[in-house]
Parts: sequence; C-alpha cells; structure tokens
Amino acid sequence: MPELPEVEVVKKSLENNITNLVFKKIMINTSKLRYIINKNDFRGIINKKIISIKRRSKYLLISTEGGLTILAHLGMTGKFFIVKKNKMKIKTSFYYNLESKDDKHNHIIFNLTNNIILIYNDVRKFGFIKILSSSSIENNIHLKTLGPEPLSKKFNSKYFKDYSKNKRKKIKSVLMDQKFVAGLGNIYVNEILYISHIKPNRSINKINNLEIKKIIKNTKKILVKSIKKGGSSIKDFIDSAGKEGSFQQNFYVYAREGKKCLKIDCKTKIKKYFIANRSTFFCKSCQK
DNA sequence: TTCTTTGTTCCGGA
DNA sequence: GTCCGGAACAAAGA
Repeated sequence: MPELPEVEVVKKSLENNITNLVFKKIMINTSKLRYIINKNDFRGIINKKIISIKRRSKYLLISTEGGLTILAHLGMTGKFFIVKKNKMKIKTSFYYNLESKDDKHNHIIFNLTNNIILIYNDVRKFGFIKILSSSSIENNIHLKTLGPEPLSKKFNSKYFKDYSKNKRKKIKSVLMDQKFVAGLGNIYVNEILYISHIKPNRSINKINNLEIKKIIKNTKKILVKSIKKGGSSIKDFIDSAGKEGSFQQNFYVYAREGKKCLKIDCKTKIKKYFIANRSTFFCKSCQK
C-alpha cells in the first residue's frame, strides 16, 4: 500500500529518471480509474518537457513546460514503472517484469524521449491521474483542504493542541484526517500509536502534552525511517534486477492480529477491531 | 458469494 | 448548530 514514504520514494525515482524528458506518445487503455479519463486532456502534454516532480501528501505532481501539471494519486494499488525500451531493465522502485501478468493493469503508458517508457499500473483502479493547469494547482479540490505535511515544522505541539481543543474525536481518526495532517494512512497511524504507547480509541482532548510531543516525534521518526528504507531497497533492487520481493516492510502491529506484541517480555497478543471502518491493531498492555 | 482494502462524502443521532 | 462516526462507494482478487 503506497503511503507517504512510498510516494516520496516514487517521487525521487521519477525525479531521477524522467526529469527533462519529453512526452512523445501516450496510450490510454482504460476509460476510467477512480474518475472518468478524458483522453483529450492528455494531448496537451505531448511534446512537452517534464520540468519538476513534487509530492504533496500522497499526491504526485509532475509539471511540464507550457503550464500543465499531471496530478496523480496511487490509491491502494497504483504503481509507476519506468522501463528502458529494448533493455527490459527495471528502473523504478517496484518490481516489474515486462512479461508479468500485471500487464493487463497497465492503464496508461507514456512514451518519453531517451527510449524511456513510464507506465501507470493499478490493479484496483482506486488511484487517478488528472491533467491540470499548473496555475490552478493551489485551488485544486484535492489539494486545497489538506493540512500541513507531517514532516514540516507546521506539524508541531502547538498546532496539535490548538486543533484538539473541545474535540472528542478518537486520536486514530484525527491522525487519519487529511485536514489535520496530510498524508498519514491507516498503516502508519497504527504504528505511530503503538510506538507512542497510546490506545487508538483515546479522545483527542484527553491526550496530555507529553503524549502529544511523543506522537509528533514518532510520526516524523517513522516516516523518515521508512523513506530511508524505501530508498535503500530501490538501490538494492536495481543492483539485482529480476529478484522479487524487494519492498518488504516490517510492522509492529499492523496486520499482526493474534501475534505476540514485539516488545521484549510482553506476551500480549495484538488485538484487531474497527475504528471508523478502518482496521485497527493495538497491544492492550503497551498502549494506554 | 463474501470479504477486504483507502479516501471521501453523506447522513442520522447525540 | 455542531460534532462524531457508521455506512456507502469505487474495483478486483482471494
């Protein structure tokens, strides 16, 4: 599941591999992803050079010369593959074999200069790609309501405290609310609350100052660590092209229902239940 | 056939 | 009026 660290890693990979290349031909193999695709919109970026790749929350922004920007969200299963034509060599963050059965989910294929092909692949089709005018980005419906980036200085104790006033929402729901902080998804929020020793169902106005500090510190720490991990696994992968299972992630609680808590000497089994329709994992001994 | 997954929106109850 | 959270929706695979 692509969360902020994965999107950041993809961003860097795109930055390194397709900046300054020019779109030559685009093949669209589906009528819709999350939204209906308007093929005409894509004509505008033909023969346009890619000048920058940015990330905001879990969104990717690929800007071209001439005032158009590609806005992409990977949803649950979206992936970008960068393939060097003729060489069949994988150059991106995720495993890809040109012969693989995933081919049927290659929904958009961008041919670029330098014999580079950029492929948008998405099994579940919960992701999307839109072409926007670069000047409208700030007011874009997906971006304008987003809260601060979790890795920015704006995401600090004061901000957290001010936001919490008179609110009784559960801490887990708040951390997942994109208006509060942009880019945290279910997996990382489960992990952050475990590391911070806080039960996911605590009311936000009952979280004390020390705990707020812990949550913020751990949020930044875990994101930075995961970005570094993603980066290193990409490197390993390019070095040993063709090997599968390059992107392994180890979680403390996520998807570990019934397994023992990983803290030394804690024999409690990880519990699972739902908060706001999202699977929630926690250790009842370690989280208060 | 049913369940799972995420981000977002809608709506009912407190 | 405001706040909270459950339900629903998208698609496809197990």
